[in-house]
Amino acid sequence: MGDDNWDLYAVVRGCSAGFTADVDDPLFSPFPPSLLQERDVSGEKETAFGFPGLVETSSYPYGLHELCKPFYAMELHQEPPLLPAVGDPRQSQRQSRQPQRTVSQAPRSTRRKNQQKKVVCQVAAHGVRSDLWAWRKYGQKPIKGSPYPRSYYRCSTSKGCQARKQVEQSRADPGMLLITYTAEHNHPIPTIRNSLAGSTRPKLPPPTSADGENRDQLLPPSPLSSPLADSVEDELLLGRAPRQGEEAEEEEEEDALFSGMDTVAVSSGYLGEKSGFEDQFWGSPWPASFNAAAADMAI
DNA sequence: CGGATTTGACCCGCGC
DNA sequence: GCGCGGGTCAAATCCG
Repeated sequence: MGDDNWDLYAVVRGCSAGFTADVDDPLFSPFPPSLLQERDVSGEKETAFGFPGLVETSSYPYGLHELCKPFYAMELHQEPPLLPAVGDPRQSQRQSRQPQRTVSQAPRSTRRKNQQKKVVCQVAAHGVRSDLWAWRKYGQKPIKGSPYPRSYYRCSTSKGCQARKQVEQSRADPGMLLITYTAEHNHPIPTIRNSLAGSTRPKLPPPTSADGENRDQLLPPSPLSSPLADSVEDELLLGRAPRQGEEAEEEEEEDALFSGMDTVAVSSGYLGEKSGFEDQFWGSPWPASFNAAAADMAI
């Protein structure tokens, strides 16, 4: 088995706090277990399937195995990908959308919105790090009742991939991020090098007034020199979250802690303790520098 | 120039 | 049936 479950690992491992027994695969443990927290978004429970941090919000009465299925890498053998069903129901519809935005012809989803498989992770904002997938942001929306916007990302590793994830800051605990994975990747997890290829381009903060200043303070140059790192985090923790001072402290601290962490991270399975990773996670893939380093180690 | 992000508009699901 | 809110699209813009 092993490498067939790339996706699963990418997601499940990443989401499984305290699920450290199997951290032998550093590269596929996106989040430091210690930083993950459990939460059942749908049912107010604390843990699901003994899989802290991993929650399923859909009405899937199955076990963990079933829950994780959608994130198996295409399951490469027998199981035909449940793409159409699990993927975004509107995908096909959207694809059929003409410039005029013609409505109606697209086949409706066979699965209702609330029945889509979802895996929700709650992770510490400063502890998040990217998985190996390359995510591309395609939208952002303010969420009613929450001061923080929700960002939408889709997998850009493979063109036809329907995997998506939503990232938002927990309103209950701004220090936590709620990450929701939807649908599965229809391709094997990219190699580090590949993921690098699909990496998200870093975006420097717009030279706009106060924001610019804050960014400078909050986001000192990362040891990983992950451009991405600074952008996505900004976006969520800074731009929309009213906790700049706080963040600034954490950032600095982490930054200091992170000297040389790129290496430690990889070998420890944490892939770094630097805030930069959380940025990655917000929608970007690995920081280029990290990818390179990791690639060297992994290959 | 290619690819990523931003952002306003559009569309749909769902509750009332 | 209607309206709200969430999810996605796609043009514009940015950046290496």
